[in-house]
Amino acid sequence: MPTPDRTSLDEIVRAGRDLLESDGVDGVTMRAVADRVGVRPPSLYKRVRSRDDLLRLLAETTVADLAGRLDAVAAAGSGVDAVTRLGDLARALRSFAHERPAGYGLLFSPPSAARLPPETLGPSTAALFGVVSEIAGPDEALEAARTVTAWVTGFIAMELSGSFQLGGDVERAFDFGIARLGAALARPVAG
Amino acid sequence: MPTPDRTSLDEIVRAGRDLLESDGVDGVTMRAVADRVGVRPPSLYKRVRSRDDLLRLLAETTVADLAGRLDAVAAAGSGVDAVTRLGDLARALRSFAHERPAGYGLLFSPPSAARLPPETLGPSTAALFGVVSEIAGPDEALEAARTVTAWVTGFIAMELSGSFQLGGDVERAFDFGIARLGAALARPVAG
DNA sequence: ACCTGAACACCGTTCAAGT
DNA sequence: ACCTGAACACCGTTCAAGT
Repeated sequence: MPTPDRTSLDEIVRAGRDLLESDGVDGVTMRAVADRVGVRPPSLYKRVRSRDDLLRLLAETTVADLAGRLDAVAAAGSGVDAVTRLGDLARALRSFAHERPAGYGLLFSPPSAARLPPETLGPSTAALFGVVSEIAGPDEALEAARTVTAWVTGFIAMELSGSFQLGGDVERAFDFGIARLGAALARPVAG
Repeated sequence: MPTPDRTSLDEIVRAGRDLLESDGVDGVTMRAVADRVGVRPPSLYKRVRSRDDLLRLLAETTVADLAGRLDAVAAAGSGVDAVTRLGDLARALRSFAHERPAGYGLLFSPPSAARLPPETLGPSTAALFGVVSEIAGPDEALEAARTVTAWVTGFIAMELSGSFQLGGDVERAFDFGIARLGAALARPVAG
């Protein structure tokens, strides 16, 4: 005799997402998720292969949210110059990290097991890559994009982990970095 | 009646360090460490307050190793120009990360619980800070150091997590980043 | 067909009892 | 004074038994 469904994958993912931000990755236990959706832990395995699988699902929904945000920023900025758009994108990424630090951490410093296949991150950084290509020119687009991505993710990681302990103005350091990188990556003007 | 000591803090830390690099942070369990030093898990608590405490000890010895390495590079480079020395330091940090990725990860993307007080990382980056000050000048030393540190740690994090999936030459991207950053941070030559 | 309790193999940690 | 077995409270996960 079939039993009516008492939960759904969507509900499980939503519960996981909430726990992720409120209690960190370690707080996303099968027990805690099961409690939230009103079911016993073993039942979760009907919709999810394992805890790692659930974390991967959380990473996927997070990357989709992030890509949407960055694409919107990129679209809004058509017309303004590329270095300004680069700054807008970097700031949008940083805002996202501030709003959802645990979700951001799942994408950019994942606890090894739940790591997404690296290409999954592609969409979220496509906009960034486009602007950087425009600034640096096609020959050095890849190197320039890697430089910017390394800088912005490194900056955010330091910020989130509290590594900026020498005082000073973190906003100013961010603006400084964007300005200098923008200038440094610009392709030499063709004579 | 006293029992002769069957292990020591040193031996425990050494076992922890070995497990860290062979099995990752998650492999550093109290059981695994106890097995290695030939003792039962509860005995470890005579020398170590908790697993987190042990991880902190591992982070401390790692940061000391790293600081020694960077200081040596800085000392060896006296005389050569600052941008070259900056490259040498960045490459030394990167080599260290390649040799001991798990130890490096413990310092620069720690599993929250074992995080060192941020200022503990100071010594290891003092050399870097010095060279950057020389390049950027005192007024922007802090912002410039943050830019370089963010870039190099971000680059290494991406590399270690396999995020460079678009092909291309990672070495070239690293050299590109160093060269452009070095140029971008240089203080305008006083007229 | 989904849900559950019971069970298993792991954790970190505490503590009374041994020497 | 150090070491140990037993125990506790947690994990993730499996599975036979319920409806």
